[in-house]
This record gives sequence, C-alpha cells and structure tokens, in this order.
Amino acid sequence: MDDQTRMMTGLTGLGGLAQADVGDPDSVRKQQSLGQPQQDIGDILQQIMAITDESLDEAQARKHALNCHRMKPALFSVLCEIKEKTVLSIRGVQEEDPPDPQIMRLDNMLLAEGVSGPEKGGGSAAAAAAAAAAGGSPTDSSIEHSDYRAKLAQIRQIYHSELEKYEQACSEFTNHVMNLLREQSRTRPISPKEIERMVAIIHRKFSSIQMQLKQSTCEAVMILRSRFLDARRKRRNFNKQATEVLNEYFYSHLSNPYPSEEAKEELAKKCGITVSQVSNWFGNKRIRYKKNIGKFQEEANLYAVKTAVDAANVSAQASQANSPATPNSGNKYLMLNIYRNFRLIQCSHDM
DNA sequence: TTCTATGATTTGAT
DNA sequence: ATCAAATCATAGAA
Repeated sequence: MDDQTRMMTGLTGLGGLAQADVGDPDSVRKQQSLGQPQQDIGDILQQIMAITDESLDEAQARKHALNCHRMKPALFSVLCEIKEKTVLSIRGVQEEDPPDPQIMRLDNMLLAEGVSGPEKGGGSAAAAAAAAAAGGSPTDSSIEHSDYRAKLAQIRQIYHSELEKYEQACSEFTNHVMNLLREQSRTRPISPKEIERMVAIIHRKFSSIQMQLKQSTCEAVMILRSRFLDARRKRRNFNKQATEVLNEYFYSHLSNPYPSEEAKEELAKKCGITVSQVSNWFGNKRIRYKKNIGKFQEEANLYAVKTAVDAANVSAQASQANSPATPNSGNKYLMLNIYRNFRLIQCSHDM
C-alpha cells in the first residue's frame, strides 16, 4: 500500500528525465554540469554506489540521510517507474508451476516404503508381512526382518533429520530475505507480489535440494530392499517328510493335480509350510512334470508303490487284527508285489 | 568350480 | 483369484 502511494506521487515531475538518463551513470555524469537537480541526483547515486565500500554503521547513517533527502521521493518514483516496466516484462515469464511428477514419484515411494509415513506400522509392517508371507522359518525371518527394520529406521531417521534441517534452513533464509526485502522496500519499490515471488523462488531452490535428499534416500532404501529381498528369497528345501507328503498327493492325483483350498490347507499343516508354499510347490511340480514326464517316471512309480504299500499296510493291519495267529502272512504277498513293482520300474527305467 | 534341483517371483492370460 | 510359463537365485551334488 505504502509503496503504491509513493509510486503514484513521484511519477509526474521527473518521469521523462528519469526514463532517459537515471539508469546510466555515464549520462548522469555528463549532465552534472547542466544544473542543480541533476547534480543532486548524481550525488545521490554516487552515494548509493559508495555505500557498499563503507562500514555498516556508516552505511546505515548514510542510508538514513538518503532516506531523509529532499530528492528521495523523486528518485524513488523514478525507480518505481523503471521497475514497473521491467517487472511487467518478467511477470509473464513464469507463473504457477505444476507439481513435479518426479518429486511426486519419490514421495510416493518413500511413503510406500514407510520412510516418510507415520512412525510405526505402514510400510515397514507391510514389508514384514511380505517377509513373513514369503516363507522361511519364523525365527529366520524375524531376525532378518528386525535387521531390515533397524536399517530402515536408520535411513528414516537420517532422512527426517536432514529434511528438518533443510526446512529450518529454508524458513530461516526465507525470513531473512523477507526482512531484507521489507527493509529495502523503504528505499526501493518492492510489491508484496514480488516478495511472494522471491519466496517461491527460494522454495523452489530448496525443494530441489530436498529432491536430491529424497532421491538418495530412495536409492538407499532400494539397495537395502534388494539386499533383504534376496535374503527373503534365500531358499530352504522342504524337509524330506514334507516333500514326501506333497509328492504322494501329487502322484495319487496325477489326473487332476489341483488340490482344493482345503486340501492345500491340510497339506500345509501336514508339511509345516504355508498354503502359498503348497501352491508354489504344486505350480512348480505340474509344470516340471509336464515338461519332462520321462524324468519323473521313476518318482511316479515310486510313489505309486508307496501308496500301494500304505493301502496294503492298512488292509494288512485289518487282516492282522482278524487273524493274529499268522502274523505278517498277508505281508508276504505284499512284499512280493512290491518287489515285482520295483523290477518293473527298473526295467522301464533301463529302456 | 560347474551343473542340476528346487523354492520363489514375475508376467500375462483366463 | 488362479494358473502356466518363464525366470531368478540359491542349495546341494558332482
């Protein structure tokens, strides 16, 4: 408001002269001999130029003196006019900039990884759940997981402290610049819009620094993640008994080796693995069996025999219960059959 | 060390 | 959501 009234008042008298001459010290000097007003303006400009060579106290005193000078309003108005022209040309160049997609991407990632989100839960919990779901013994994954969490928390802490530092520096700097501009607006015309623009420029500069921080944080998280993702992928073979159970089911349902959800759950329980591990196993088994049936023939026969043995064992136990006087008599034929089966398997394999 | 087996993941179709 | 298929990455054998 104050600026504007000042801008208005000075514009009439010295406008023409100012437009032509004031911006250029040489022309000022040339005109110094022409008359008193020019001499004054020349002096004032000289003094302004010399301000930077003086000590701070001297400069302050000089500034005050200049502010009180009788030509000050006129000079001010000249500056206003020049300013108005240049500012108009600047104004159109840059207005509202859209939110940077790059920084949005980084923000999203940091949020997803639980670096920039709320302290507990969120991304780290999701990562933990993923680690747990990926399988492995609970102890293993919990150790890896806590390690991962600790590292992530470290990254998170660094990120936040750096971010805070940047924000503090940014607001400090902004305040400083704003105070400076306000102070300067007493001697040169600065509209609130300009201050706003300056603040926006500062924020842009600082946000570009912030983006670098976000970028490097993202990189750190990615590296950490890939390391622990590999750890999560560390494969442990299922134990023999589990593989046996799975194979038994597979070969006894060879015509339709697609266990239902319930069957999967039961198998998982029997094998001490998760349902998704059972699904993985069947997925792998189906595709690998199909790709090379020949290679799995022996295994198929083996498990066919195995199920036969089990079935026979059940019936044998039943018959044993029926005739305790002749123990194992039923098993004799069974063993013979198994032997014959083995011979058959070996023959088919040799061919 | 290389090679094979195997559990897990990714991708694309249904 | 589930599956096939391709692929990854490691365990374990040779």
